[in-house]
This record gives sequence, C-alpha cells and structure tokens, in this order.
Amino acid sequence: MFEDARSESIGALAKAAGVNVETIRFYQRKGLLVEPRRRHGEIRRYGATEVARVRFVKAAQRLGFSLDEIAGLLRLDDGAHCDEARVMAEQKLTDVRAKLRDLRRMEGALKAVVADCCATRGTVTCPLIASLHSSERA
Amino acid sequence: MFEDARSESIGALAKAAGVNVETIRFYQRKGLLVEPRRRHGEIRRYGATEVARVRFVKAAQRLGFSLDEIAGLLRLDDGAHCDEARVMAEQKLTDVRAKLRDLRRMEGALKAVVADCCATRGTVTCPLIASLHSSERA
DNA sequence: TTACACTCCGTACATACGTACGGAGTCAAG
DNA sequence: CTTGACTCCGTACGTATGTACGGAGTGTAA
Repeated sequence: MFEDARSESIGALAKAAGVNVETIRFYQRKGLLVEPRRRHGEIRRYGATEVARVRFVKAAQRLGFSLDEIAGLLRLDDGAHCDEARVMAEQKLTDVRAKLRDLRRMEGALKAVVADCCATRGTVTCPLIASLHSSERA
Repeated sequence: MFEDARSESIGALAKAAGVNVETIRFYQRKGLLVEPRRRHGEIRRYGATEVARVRFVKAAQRLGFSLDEIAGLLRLDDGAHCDEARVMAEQKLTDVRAKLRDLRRMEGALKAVVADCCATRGTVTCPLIASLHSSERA
C-alpha cells in the first residue's frame, strides 16, 4: 500500500482500492470522494486516505447501505456540526443494531441447515425464513 | 395477519408484506415466489407462507443480499439436494459472519461517535472508516 | 345485474449503481 | 521529442430492482 503523500494517480488508487477507475470518478460525482485540485493542469494525485474511503464505501455497501446513506455516514466525520453528527450516529446505530439482530438470526438458521439439513426434512417451515420472522420493519 | 388457507388476493398479500403489488409480480417473474395456479380462470390466492417469504426477501435485502443470492438462500430449503444445500449454507454462513464482523466494527465506531464526538475532534482518521480497515475482501 | 374495485398480463418507464467510449491533454521511458 | 500508456471529461450504455400503464377479465355488494 502507498502512504498518504497524495502522490498516486487515479489508476493506482483504483487498483489499491480494488475498484474500477470509472467507479472512482462516479463516487467523485456523487460527492463520496473529493476531487483533489489539479495543480498547473497536472493530473490529480491521491493517497492512503482515499484508498481507505473507497474501501469503506464498498464495505458499507456489502452491509446493505445505499450510497446516499454512506455519504451520510461519511459526513459524520467530515463536516457536520457536532450535535447533528451525534443524532445521525444514533440513528445509524439503531439501524446497524437491527441489521446485527437479523444477521445473527440468519447465522443461527444457516448453522442449523449445515448441522442437520439431512435430518430434518420434515420441517414444514423454512428455518431461514423463520429466522427473520419477527424482524418487523417498514 | 391471515392464516395459510391460501385464500387472499395478491393485493392483500402485498399489503400484509408491506410491498407494492407490482413487486409481488416482479418477484414471481424472478422465481422468488411461486405463482399459485388459478383454478377455473379465477384469480390467484395466497396465504401466510407467501407473506413470510416476501418479508424474508426484504429483510435479506437490507442485509446486503442481492435477489439472486436470496433466491439461493431460499433454494436451501425448497428443493436443492441435501449435500448441495449444506455446501451453499456453509458459503452463506461465511458471508454472513463476515458481514457480522464488519457490522460489529461499525457499531463500535458509531458508539464512539455518539459517546465523544465533541471530545475527540482532534482525531486525524475517521473512526468509522478505520472500523472497516481490516475487512479485506474482493 | 350493474357498478366499481381489483386482478391479470405485457410492456414501458424509473432509479441506483456503475461501465464503456472517444477525443483531447499529460506523463515518463527510450 | 516521440511514443505508448494513462488521465480527463462528457455522454452514452448496461444491469438490478422495481413502478406505472392500459385494456381485458374477475369479484362483489348495492
């Protein structure tokens, strides 16, 4: 990995973050990633901060957050006023905990499938579906 | 909620599951939901099983699974051969556990933001981003 | 038995998230 | 200082996930 001297090209950033160059540019348009100024008509340079940010976006996406939600998460640190950030963090925390509950249920159901899927073919209701039965959300 | 007498219309199903009627029909086209036979040209009838299934789909989506992946999860119970189902379940279990790790990290970071966002404005690196730093995945 | 809501079905449109293309500018090795 | 790879930028295209529409059929309560 390269250091945060902001000395790498967009191609190197994309490679380090494991995404397409076009994806970097798309995130810049969406405001998820700031476009560094180009000095004297030179190409833009990036550092480790940007790599981490792109990786965070991809990781958060895998957890079911939309790009807009991720932008909100990123603003928690970037520029939001302190109180506002705390309120948002509390909302996201509730959201994250709901996801954790559902995932734990799903983990349990999958463990059950792995452990005795051949044994309990008589079950009427899918344990996977049952695992999320009580997660009532809009 | 209604019982599984498979006696409700698609509109009632959609309402009970909290989605649009068109979404039900879309899921049927994708094979996530079986279209019950219409008897003597009558409209199709649904029961509690279908409600649970649609809810499962929406819950799994919130956890970052695509419709194709969810179809795979549903096949774990539906018709797949036992060994095949166990292999798939093991893969999904790995996936789910990775998500759990990331979510726990994110929960910790959000808790930190809530607890002392006003205190630690001196932090150089975003704790949220740092929370997912070591989740290296393709 | 008529009126009105609902279903059915195919198709078209919408939104989120990228991915590809093309022509002009920039970089760095030979 | 040329050459080939890369960047920049705008725009067009592609996939996943729905949503809306319109005309014909069905259900049901007055």
